[in-house]
Amino acid sequence: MRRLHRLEPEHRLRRMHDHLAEAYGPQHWWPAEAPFEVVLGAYLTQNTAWIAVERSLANLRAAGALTIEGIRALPLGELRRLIQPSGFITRKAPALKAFVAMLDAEFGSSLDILAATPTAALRRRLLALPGVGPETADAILLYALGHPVPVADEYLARIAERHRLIEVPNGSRRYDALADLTRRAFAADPTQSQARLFNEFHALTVVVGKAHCRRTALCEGCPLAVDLRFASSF
DNA sequence: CGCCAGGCCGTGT
DNA sequence: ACACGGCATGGC
Repeated sequence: MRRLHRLEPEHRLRRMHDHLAEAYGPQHWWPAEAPFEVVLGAYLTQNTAWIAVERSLANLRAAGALTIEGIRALPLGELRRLIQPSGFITRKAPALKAFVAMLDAEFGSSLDILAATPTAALRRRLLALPGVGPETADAILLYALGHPVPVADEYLARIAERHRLIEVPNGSRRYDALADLTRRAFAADPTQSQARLFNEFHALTVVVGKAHCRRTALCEGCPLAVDLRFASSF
């Protein structure tokens, strides 16, 4: 007879992804957006509701500033005014200027050239920018530049904690522990499809997190509350 | 009204 | 190394 064995955390997380993908369907985050618009969204959505980001992006669109040239040409004060709806303007406006300044100075003002940089070096360069932490760097890498990197967030942390996938550390190791877990969950897939899986998985964690894993509520009716702990084989 | 949002950074211990 | 508060605004 086959002995039941515990599923590794990464296998449980993969099952959660498959379960969520079937239940919620494709999220098509940033499906047909121009890559630079994705970059703008990645900055503007930091600790900010997406509806507010859409208002800022609409302002930028009306000002013809959804492009590298547009952001470069905007006076800082004007940029601050346009992105006001999504908040943190004293941080986000200079941060966007700094991103364009980096493109101009080091990458021929080209996102394609930026994207051609090897993933590890590119991630380090993004992290060195003001206003870019691990999640924004990885969101840009994955959603704007097409690199196969996982994007972690607090929703994934809550899922991992409440479903006891791993012991989630605090502090600086927190993000990397969740990203590593996600990497292991999709390690068996071919590289080019990993990008698609990371893309979809991050969007799904946000959706399920918003619906069921709020800070002040437990997982009532959580779609992840199925028995994922044991299996006869894997 | 209070809580939260697709985080990051400076400061204090 | 980690905890904590500020950053700005708007939706629900």
